[in-house]
Amino acid sequence: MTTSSVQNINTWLTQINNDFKTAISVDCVIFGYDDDALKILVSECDMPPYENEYSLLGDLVHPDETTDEAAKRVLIAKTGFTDVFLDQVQVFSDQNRHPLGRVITVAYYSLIKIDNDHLTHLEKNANLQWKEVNEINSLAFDHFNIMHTCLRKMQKQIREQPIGFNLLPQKFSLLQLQRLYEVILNIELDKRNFRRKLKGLGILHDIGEIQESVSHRPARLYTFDKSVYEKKKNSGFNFDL
Amino acid sequence: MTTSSVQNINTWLTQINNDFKTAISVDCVIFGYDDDALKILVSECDMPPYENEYSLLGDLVHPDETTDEAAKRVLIAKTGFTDVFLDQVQVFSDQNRHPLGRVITVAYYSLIKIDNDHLTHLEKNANLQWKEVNEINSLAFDHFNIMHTCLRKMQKQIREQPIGFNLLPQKFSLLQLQRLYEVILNIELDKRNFRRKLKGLGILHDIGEIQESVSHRPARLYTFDKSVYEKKKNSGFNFDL
DNA sequence: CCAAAAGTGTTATATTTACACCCATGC
DNA sequence: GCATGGGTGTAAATATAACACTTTTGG
Repeated sequence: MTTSSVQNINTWLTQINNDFKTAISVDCVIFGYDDDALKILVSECDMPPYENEYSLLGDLVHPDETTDEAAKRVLIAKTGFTDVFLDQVQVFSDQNRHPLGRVITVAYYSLIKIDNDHLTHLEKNANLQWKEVNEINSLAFDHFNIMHTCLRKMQKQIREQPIGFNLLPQKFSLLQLQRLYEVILNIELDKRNFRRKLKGLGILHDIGEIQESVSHRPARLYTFDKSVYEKKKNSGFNFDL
Repeated sequence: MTTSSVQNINTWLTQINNDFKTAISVDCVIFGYDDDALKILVSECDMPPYENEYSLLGDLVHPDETTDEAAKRVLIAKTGFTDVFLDQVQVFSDQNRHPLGRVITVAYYSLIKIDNDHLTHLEKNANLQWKEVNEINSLAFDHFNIMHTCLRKMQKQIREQPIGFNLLPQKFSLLQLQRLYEVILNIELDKRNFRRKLKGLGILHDIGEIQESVSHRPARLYTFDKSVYEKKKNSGFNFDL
C-alpha cells in the first residue's frame, strides 16, 4: 500500500469501508501418499450449485490471525496434526469464483503421512475423504484449478527440497522413496542411480533395521536426517533430485 | 473455502459482513537495472508514522478486478508501461502491518527496462525514485521485508527462466548480460563459460550489429528470441543458468 | 522351488570448471 | 601507444545415464 493512491487518512478509511465487502479465505490442498498413489483430502460440498462436488478444505481468515495461521488452523482442525508441512502457493481472486460474493482465497498445499490414526480421526469427520489426484476430474468452485496449481508447485519443490519425506512413514526403504518420486513426478527412475544419488547426499540415516514380515528379502530402513540436512544446507549444499 | 465451516448460506454472509473489515491491497517491487546496479522504484511515504521512509508502489484491490489486474494497473499508472513482466510472490497478512487497520497485501515483483522515456514519465510523478537495492536499509510498513522476499524469489527465477532480458535494452552485448547476472546473483561468472552456455541455448539472436562509439572493440549485439525459446520450452527444454 | 523385491559396479557420455592470450576501438 | 572491454579453445574433473545379475525372504 502506498500513500500515493490515498489523499489522506480519512479518505483512505472511507475507501475501505465502502469498497470492501470482500472476504478472505484460505484453501488447503492436503496431499497424502498411500498405496503408491498421490491423494488429496477433500470434503463433500453442500453449497449450491456444487452439491455433488467435493471441495478443498478451507475457512475464512479470522481477524486475529495471518493467512498462514488460518491455514494451519484448518489443518489442525481437519487432520488433528499440529506439525505439518505447509506452503503458501498463490492467491485466487477471480470476481466470480465464489457464488456467495467476493471471496479472495490464498491457496496452500501441505504434505502429511496417511496412517491409521488419521483414518480414525477422519471417521469423525464423515464428510472427509482421500481421493486419488489422478481420479479427480472436477471440484467445487475453482478448486480443481487450485489443486493443479498446487500440484505443479509441489512437483517442482519436491525436487528442490527434501520435503517428500513428509509423505512417508518415518522409517522407509529406498524403494518406497523412489516410488514416491516416480508417482508424484510421473517419471521412471533407475534404481541403482537413484540409490547412489540419495545415499550420496548424506541426509539418509540407516537405522539398522529391516522390514518385517514381507514375503521377499527385507529392505533396510532409513530415516531422513533433518539436522544433517540443515547443517549441509547452511554450508551451501543443495538438495536436487 | 469449504462448506464444512459454514452452517448455511445466511450464516456465511453474516460472517462476512461482521468479521471482515479487512482491506486487500497489492504491492509491487519494481526492479530495474542501470549503471551495473539493481534498483527498485519507490515512493516517498507521507503516512504516519512513516513520513520519512520510502514505500513500495501499491494500491487497494478494486471490487471489479483480480489482484493480478490490480498489480498491473498500479504498474501502468506508475511507469506508463503496459507490457511488463509481473509475478505474484506472496501474501503478507500480519495483523499490525498497517497503521490504519487490517490490510492484507499481495506482493508482486516486476522487471522493467530503465530508459529515458521512463525518466521523463517519472518526472511527472515527482515522488517516485529509483533506489539501489543494496543501499536500502529500511522502508515504510513491512515493505523492507516484502522487498527481500521478492528479491529472493526473483534471484531464484532469473536462473530458471529467461526473464533477465526484461531488465536490459532490447539489444545487448553478452558482457552486459553477464554483468546483469553477476550483480543480481552476487556471484562471479567465467566469461568464456558464460558465453558458451548462453550461445548454446540457442535463444539469443545475433542481429549483426555492433556497439557504436565505445572506446574499445565494439561488442556484437544480441536480442532474446522469445519465439525460439517458447518452441524449445514446449519440447522439454529448460533454461537453467 | 518359486515369486518378489533387495542390493550391488562399471563404462560411456555429457556437463562443468579452470584457465591466458590476442583483437579492435577511441583517445 | 595505451587503456578498455571483445572475443576465442582445450583439457581435467565431475556428474549423469545406461545397463544385468545374485541375494534373501515368505509361502
